[in-house]
Amino acid sequence: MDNQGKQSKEQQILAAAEQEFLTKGYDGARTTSIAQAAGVTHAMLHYYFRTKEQLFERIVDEKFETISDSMFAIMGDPSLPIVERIKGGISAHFDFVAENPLLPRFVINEIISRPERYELLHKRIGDIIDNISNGLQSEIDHAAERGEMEKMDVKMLFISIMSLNIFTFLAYPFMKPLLGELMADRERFLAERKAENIETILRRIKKQ
Amino acid sequence: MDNQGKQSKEQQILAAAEQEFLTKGYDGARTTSIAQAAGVTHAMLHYYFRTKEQLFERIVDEKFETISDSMFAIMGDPSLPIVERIKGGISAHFDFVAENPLLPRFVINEIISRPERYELLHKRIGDIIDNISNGLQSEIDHAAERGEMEKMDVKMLFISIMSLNIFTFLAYPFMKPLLGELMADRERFLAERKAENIETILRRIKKQ
DNA sequence: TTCGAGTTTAACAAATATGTCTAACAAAAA
DNA sequence: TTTTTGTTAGACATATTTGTTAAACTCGAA
Repeated sequence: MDNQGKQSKEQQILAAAEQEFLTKGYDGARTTSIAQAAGVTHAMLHYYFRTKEQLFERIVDEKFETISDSMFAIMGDPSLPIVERIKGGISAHFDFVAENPLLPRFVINEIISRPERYELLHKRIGDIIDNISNGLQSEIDHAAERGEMEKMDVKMLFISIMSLNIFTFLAYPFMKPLLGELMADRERFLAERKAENIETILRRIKKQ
Repeated sequence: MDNQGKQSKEQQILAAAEQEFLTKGYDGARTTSIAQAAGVTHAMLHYYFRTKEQLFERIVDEKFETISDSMFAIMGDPSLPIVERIKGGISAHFDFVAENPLLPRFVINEIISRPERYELLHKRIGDIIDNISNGLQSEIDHAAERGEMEKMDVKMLFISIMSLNIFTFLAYPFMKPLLGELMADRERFLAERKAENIETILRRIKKQ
């Protein structure tokens, strides 16, 4: 109970901090507000994490890990035929973003406002991109030679997939009141968007 | 010189405020920093705009006007055949966002963090969407009946266009170091993205 | 039981940000 | 010239926010 309670306090602060930073950003977040949401005095927050900055770093590290995973999801299952593989990759990535709808905005904001911090992230993401560029690109090239799909730059393909999947969640609060009765239900709208994104990309890579 | 100088001070503050708010957001912006960038004392900022909030409102109003214009641009030239019209709409919208690359992030952030303020915007954008849904949708339906293009929900089409065009600029700081030598030149990358987005949407609406 | 490490609280300190006030100043009107 | 209106700078006030400190408490181990 004590050790679990100790872990728990720290975890409570982390959970409250995650929520606050993801919704309000670094500048909008308040350490007192985080402490209050976590049910501890604000001195406790400083006791465990020293400064707001260090607490933020903890959240950032955790979230960048998640981002790496999401990019990996786009790669799809290498044992499937290429078109099925891409289809599965889009679907998995869409689901990933649906599970973490606040994440893209957070990452975009933090990278734009503090570009200097992220050499590490760039290195890690860069490795993933290189994997993709090497492995998947040659597979696409071979499939294209066999006439199974259109020849295509894999980086461009990935940007398009991320655009379609991520923007849906970035702009959802903006679009929601404009969609009309048909789309008022979030689940239904997301299902239709997912299908639409898959359709759009599959047509893009279809040999014609 | 005097009257023009007076106008100029207010304009200087507005220009500095626009830059500060667009890059740092409301919470990150500092009135003293805005005043300094404008070359005036911070008392002047309060003299002209009373509060940070009111100064911010001025910028928001102006930027929402721009957003409305950008959505209108997607509609394209009604005198063109439908496929050409859509192609032109994508291109015009892409150029619009390229001219205002910081705007999407600003709007998304403000809407997420202060949803209550934007009934007015929603009404205005809602009218634009209705125009589109009525006018363009029926034109698309007719073209589809004539076999000129695929039958398609115009709202879904617009979301896809906005996704592809806007995300490019939202994520550019993130992607830039990952693109490799080929894309290192911003102008070249944007030209290729624009062509790719047009190709993607045209294939989506092409009758097959 | 007493010792001590780790935990917790409340009070305090310092910095920063927004906003106000007064007095000086400039330019145009009376 | 005097008055009036609007502009500007500097000092001041207030509130908020982050961060510190010292003392008290908890609980297991010696």
